Amino acid sequence: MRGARYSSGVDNEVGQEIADALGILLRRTTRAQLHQQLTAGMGEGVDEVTYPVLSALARTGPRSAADLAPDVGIDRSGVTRRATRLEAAGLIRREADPHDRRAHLLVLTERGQLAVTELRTRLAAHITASLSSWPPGEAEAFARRLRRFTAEGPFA
Amino acid sequence: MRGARYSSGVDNEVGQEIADALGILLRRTTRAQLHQQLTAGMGEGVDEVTYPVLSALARTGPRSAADLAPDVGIDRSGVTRRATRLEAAGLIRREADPHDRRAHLLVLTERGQLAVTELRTRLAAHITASLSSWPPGEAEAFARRLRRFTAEGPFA
DNA sequence: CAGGTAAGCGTGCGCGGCGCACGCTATTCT
DNA sequence: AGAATAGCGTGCGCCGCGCACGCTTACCTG
Repeated sequence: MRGARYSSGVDNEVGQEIADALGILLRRTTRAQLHQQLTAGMGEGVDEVTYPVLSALARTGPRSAADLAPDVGIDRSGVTRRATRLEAAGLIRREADPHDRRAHLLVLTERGQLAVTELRTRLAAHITASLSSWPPGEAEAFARRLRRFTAEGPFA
Repeated sequence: MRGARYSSGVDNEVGQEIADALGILLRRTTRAQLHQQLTAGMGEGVDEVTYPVLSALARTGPRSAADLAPDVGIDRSGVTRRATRLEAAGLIRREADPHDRRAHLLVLTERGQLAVTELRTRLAAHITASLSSWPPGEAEAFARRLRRFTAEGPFA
């Protein structure tokens, strides 16, 4: 199980350390207080519940609710309900699929696009600010490792 | 706000990259499927809902439910209910505080201690395994950065 | 070309977790 | 000693979720 390609392998203590850190991070980032703080001032539609739908939509382009569901990680019906709220808030709109008249494509409105970019910017600024005290190049290296970790790591 | 100590500062694009990666990681690690897979075979008491209480208890030692609540991130009553389930499963027990006869201290039983170490080991092994293909030293460096990120990062 | 099957969507329903507030017991303060 | 406070468990209402159903539209086969 260890050292598949490199003779030195990876000490299991490292995995333990990463696991603990991820656990802490998971708890911290799910604090409702943080979410409310980050979404403060935006329209009433964007929410810690509805945002994942908005974000996934911004990432992958217009898609149906059923297609979006596995990416968000909840049931198809849940995506539909969140989409209904986002639509009421004017952040997305339902568009008829030209190729299939049953399908309703979810597409971001201009306000929706604005909201997601705004929130992404806020979060990035929040992170960048607290990384300003890191030695030069450290943050960039960390970002690269983190990207690789998410791409081909244990949670791929 | 940027470059407080180092003249080069940190490009905001780095923050953006980290933010996106964390978002993905957050979604992946909250998949119920993953939790069930990791807790498979253990007693019926350990659960993705009850585990944070168990874990916090293992980290900080015997504490009251009210003290535990802010660390878990939910209301005091929620901790009480989860503790009740864990007690029924024989993973923790309520002990009378010798100094205050109102207080019920939550303390891990032997089986509880065993369960949390087992789960920690499983998760660490899962992570270590998928890091075996990384170049030597990379995983260790990533673990160090991640630890620092959680300790003094934007979510401290 | 027609009828049956399947896909896609929204919604009703039951379940479960959460936060708030209340009651009860033990403690502390005046 | 009596009042005020802290600590705990629980009832209650709310909300999100997954499942299953009905309805519309597309596909497929004879």
